[in-house]
Amino acid sequence: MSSASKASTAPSSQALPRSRFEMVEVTARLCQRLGMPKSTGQIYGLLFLSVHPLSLEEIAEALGLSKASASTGTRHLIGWHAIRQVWKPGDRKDYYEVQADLGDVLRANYLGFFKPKLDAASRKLVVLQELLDADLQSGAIQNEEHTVGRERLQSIARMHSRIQKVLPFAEKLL
Amino acid sequence: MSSASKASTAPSSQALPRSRFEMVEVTARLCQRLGMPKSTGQIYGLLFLSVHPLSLEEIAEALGLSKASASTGTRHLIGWHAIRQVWKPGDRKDYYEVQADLGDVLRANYLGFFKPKLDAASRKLVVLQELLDADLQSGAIQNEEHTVGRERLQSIARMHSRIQKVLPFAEKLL
DNA sequence: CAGTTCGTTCAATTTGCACTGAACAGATAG
DNA sequence: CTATCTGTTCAGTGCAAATTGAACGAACTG
Repeated sequence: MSSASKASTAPSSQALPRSRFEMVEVTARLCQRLGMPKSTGQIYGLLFLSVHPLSLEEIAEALGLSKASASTGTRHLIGWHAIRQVWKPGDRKDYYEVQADLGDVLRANYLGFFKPKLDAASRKLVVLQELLDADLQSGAIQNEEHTVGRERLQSIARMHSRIQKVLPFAEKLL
Repeated sequence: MSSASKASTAPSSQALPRSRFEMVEVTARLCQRLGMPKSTGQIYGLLFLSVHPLSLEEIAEALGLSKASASTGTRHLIGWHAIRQVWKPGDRKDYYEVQADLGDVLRANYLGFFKPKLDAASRKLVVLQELLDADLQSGAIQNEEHTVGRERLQSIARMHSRIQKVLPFAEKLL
């Protein structure tokens, strides 16, 4: 336990330096814009400018979050390979620090998240083509609708394959 | 008014073909994952497999939405250059159709949305560096924190410039 | 000039999701 | 074994964003 213990819901008992505070805000907004919880972004920003790994409770207190939020947030970030857990010998707490190499983060997310989505999209595209054919067979759509639909789905497919051609390049360069 | 008029909140008085219905679901989920309103995605999916441009009311009725939602949704999509308005001579209604070339859509959004964000991020990075220096001056942070912070911010800057090098390439290829 | 037919805007409601406090489970120490 | 310290899970709460109905304004029509 620390000596000072007055703040309850306040951001922290000891305010963050402005650079740290601003960083937390930036990453929070970024996360929010990406459709992710704001608190998760705050955690990343806090850890990003932290010299030492921080424990769950330190994170929660510094940001004025509950332990629960800190726990879910850190696990999200770990899932995206943005931070990682570290342990100190003789200490049962979990500590967290940012993954230093941003290139690794992007690569890992490409391989573990984006790439699978692309493949799934590819399969879905095939399914849609089949549904379109089936609708033609059953008379649910006319010939013209079938033709136009097929054409548009193929334009997605072309774009899709072009993206798959480009991404591995980008992956290497980052 | 059409002849049949039983459905009130039902998706539509006449069910969509399966291919169309599935397409609407796919784009709806995609939009939602990107943090955009689901209804906007539905509209895009509907228009994507539509042979003719559709009016606001047709969209609203086919998807079981209010005219209000259809109106805001279409204007969002227009803002992203995903669809466009067309008019039929002697008809006061607005009609909407998908922008055929997906490459154009991506390029337009890169130039009008993503690129400016990247530039803003670049400026923000400079501000953060300055704040970090100021915190060192004022004694808010130690020398070590300043060094580590500077290093990490620079790693973002490097990644940032690499991305800016790669993106124009990708832009051409799509 | 009324009377329609459009699209948009706005207040009010609903929906969905982040966040929380409390209960829980696992591990360690005494 | 009991007691304590850790992180996680879960039902409940609150808030922000989406959606809607109704009012509005603009553009035609007769």
